[in-house]
Amino acid sequence: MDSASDQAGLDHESRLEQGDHQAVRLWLRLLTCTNLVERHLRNRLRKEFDITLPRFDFMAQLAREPKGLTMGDLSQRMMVSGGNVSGIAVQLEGEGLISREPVPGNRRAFCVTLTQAGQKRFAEMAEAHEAWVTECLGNLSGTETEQMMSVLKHIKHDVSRIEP
Amino acid sequence: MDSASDQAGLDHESRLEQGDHQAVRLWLRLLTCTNLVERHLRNRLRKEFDITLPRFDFMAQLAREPKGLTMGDLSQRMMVSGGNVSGIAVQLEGEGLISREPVPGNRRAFCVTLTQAGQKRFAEMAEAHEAWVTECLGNLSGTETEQMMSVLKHIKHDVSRIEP
DNA sequence: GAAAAACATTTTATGTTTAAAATATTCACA
DNA sequence: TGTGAATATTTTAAACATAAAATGTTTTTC
Repeated sequence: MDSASDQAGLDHESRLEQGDHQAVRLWLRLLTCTNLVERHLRNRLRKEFDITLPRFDFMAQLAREPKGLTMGDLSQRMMVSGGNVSGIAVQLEGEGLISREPVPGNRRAFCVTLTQAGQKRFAEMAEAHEAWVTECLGNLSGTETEQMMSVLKHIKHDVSRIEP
Repeated sequence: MDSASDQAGLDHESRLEQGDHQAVRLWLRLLTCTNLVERHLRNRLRKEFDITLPRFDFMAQLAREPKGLTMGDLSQRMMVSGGNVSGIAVQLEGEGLISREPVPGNRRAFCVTLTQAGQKRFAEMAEAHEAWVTECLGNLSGTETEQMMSVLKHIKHDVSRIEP
């Protein structure tokens, strides 16, 4: 390799690529950071409650919507495929944590809700989960939190505009 | 407990909970946003180059380290399990994009490098990938980018301190 | 009112991911 | 040395993920 021509090449394009590289650097850091937190939460959920993150998410969606959600709603909110929530629902139903009941005017859909046992179990987990998240993200200053919220909103908006 | 200290207790907790909820809200937004970008990149890589994100990452790590990496290095840098990189390596080796050669002084480890074909293929993909990332994150102002970088660094530091 | 389109969900096939166990190699050290 | 701890990797089993096909239900349309 010729290090002199490498150097020249870099100098030539560096200004144009600066912005691009900046974006890639930001993306890698964003991904690393999110994975770090996600892994931490996943491990603790497994260790303390013997539950996976997807199943926790499933229950969290239901906890927010006491009137219940359809499978399609859950799929959309969890941003995963329908077949996916279907499998998780079978498991959670088997454990008595959720119930699926027919919707009066629509025999295609199910209304999924937390059972009483599910509510109790989720409440315990949610409290711990919130504490763990706070451990990870709670040391930021008010300004930092606001900045993050704002920039993330901006990114979300930009990405939504792209998607084909 | 008398009612005065109850009141004090509640006030104290409500402040705490405010921060907690704030942290959870930030976490959910961070997760959603990262998933959104990740899904976008994953889809485009599959559509344009018929490759998965983990395989792209695998090659990206090698591209950065022309002298090669061991399986363990790759596992660590990609932040995935060893079994995972093992499976990917078998596939990429089968396609002639990487090569695994024994390390002279250590018969346990492999030295994994991109083949010439792998380098060529990766260069094409990396250019497109950088453009896609820039589509997603390149519209931020300089200030926004710096803020994100700074806060993410802070988060990473906090989380690293927790991990058991 | 019947055919066609759209909808809600499940099933199927395939692949990814992880943790943990298994295998093999090297190092530390008494 | 030789035994045990540490290292590097692969294999295995279970959970998760997706796309696409299949099933059954509702709505549209002519």
